[in-house]
Amino acid sequence: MSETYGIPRPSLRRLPIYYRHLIEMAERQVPYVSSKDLGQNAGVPASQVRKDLSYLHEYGRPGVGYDTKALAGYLEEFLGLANDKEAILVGVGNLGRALTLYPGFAQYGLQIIALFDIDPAKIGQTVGDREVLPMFKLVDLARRLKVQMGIITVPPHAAQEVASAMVSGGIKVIWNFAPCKLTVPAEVLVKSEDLAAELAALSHHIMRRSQVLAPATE
Amino acid sequence: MSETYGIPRPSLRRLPIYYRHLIEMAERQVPYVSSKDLGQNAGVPASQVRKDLSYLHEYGRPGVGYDTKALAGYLEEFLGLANDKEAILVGVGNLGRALTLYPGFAQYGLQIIALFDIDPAKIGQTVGDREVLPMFKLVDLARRLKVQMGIITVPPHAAQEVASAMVSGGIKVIWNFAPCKLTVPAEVLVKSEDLAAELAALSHHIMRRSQVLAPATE
DNA sequence: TATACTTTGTGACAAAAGTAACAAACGTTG
DNA sequence: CAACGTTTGTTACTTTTGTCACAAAGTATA
Repeated sequence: MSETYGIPRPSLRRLPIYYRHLIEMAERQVPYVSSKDLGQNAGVPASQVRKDLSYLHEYGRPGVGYDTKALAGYLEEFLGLANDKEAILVGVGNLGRALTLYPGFAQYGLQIIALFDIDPAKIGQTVGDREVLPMFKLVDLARRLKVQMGIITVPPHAAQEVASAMVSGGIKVIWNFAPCKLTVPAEVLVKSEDLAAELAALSHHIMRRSQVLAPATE
Repeated sequence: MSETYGIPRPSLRRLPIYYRHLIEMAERQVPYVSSKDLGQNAGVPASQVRKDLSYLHEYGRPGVGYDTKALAGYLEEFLGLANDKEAILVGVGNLGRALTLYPGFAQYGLQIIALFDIDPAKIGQTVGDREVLPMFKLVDLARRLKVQMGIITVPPHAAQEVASAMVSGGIKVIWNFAPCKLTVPAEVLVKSEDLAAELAALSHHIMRRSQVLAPATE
């Protein structure tokens, strides 16, 4: 049941990687790209690439490969990268500012149209042309503008409250950078980016690595 | 082969979530925590929690649960959170600055001890007490201080070069925030945080959602 | 056209991850 | 201390994901 409208989640998450390589090859005027090529760039076997693409029912040509532009275009459409997607961001700290100004998002159609913070000192400041608004304006603004995504970059203790406000505002997709669990209605999708947890997992690797490299004690 | 020294990767990545909840419960003086409790907080079934913990050979008490402090302490040790881990960060843009100042990292033992950038205008600036150094000092500094981790927050076209320099400096774990693939020797671990790709996958959900919500056309 | 290469799409298989179920262990209560 | 409810550790099972292998389809070359 982890399928996402017909395509397995891990496959879906590899598609943007393929897409990126296709764009690069298109810029270099390479007319066809093979699954082997795509796989090497993405760090997966060629068979994985072919299987992933087979879910899309976009076919390549045996002996040749996939039409670079056609496949890039199809992936762009499938992922909805060309469509404009509007988001609001709550929590104008360092991370919030960084995401607001991150150039990669605009390339994929994401427009962060409003910023919010609870800190009165930050309200009225501007970050890349956008003014920081007070929290009480969030629900109404999200409703009026039919905002599609909410980005949370507040400390964990405030995240649930922010998420609930977003839900009240009709937001259906939340991208959460606070290291905590959010409780939302089932129709709302939450994707959490837990950097502290990722670090903790990496930390384990670092520990094990140094243990392995150190002389054995037994 | 996706095992990481005996524990499956997905399990390893859930451990920090459990750890966080245990710390919270320990602060509230709760002596025991059940797998059900941990599972609800982490968004996984209780049986999953028990299976994850069973890999660690740390046992709970039937009818009671897991000793909060003991398990938190064990996870802390297993994940190596108490040990100091030193990192250097390359790319003092908005994201680099945000990560440098991110309070969650210090809590998990990560010290970003040096910053690097290629931009002469940034060299000499300070970010949270740390001065930005020129790139040519990277390899030597990493070697001398036996730096364990490298964090890459440069644009994708510069990332491979940075990664290679880190490898030359003896760094064995790279945390890559640039949206591109890095080629490194097999003994070096690369963990990529590809925000643009995550966004693209989310984008697909947003598209599908609005399609589903819209009135059917056929 | 025949032959030798490439590369695809897919079906069979293997591995990994997640779920469910249950006996055994423990505490509590009357 | 017996009966009951709770919670664990583990086994068996299901689902998901990834890999392999190969026929079929295409290209290139002589």
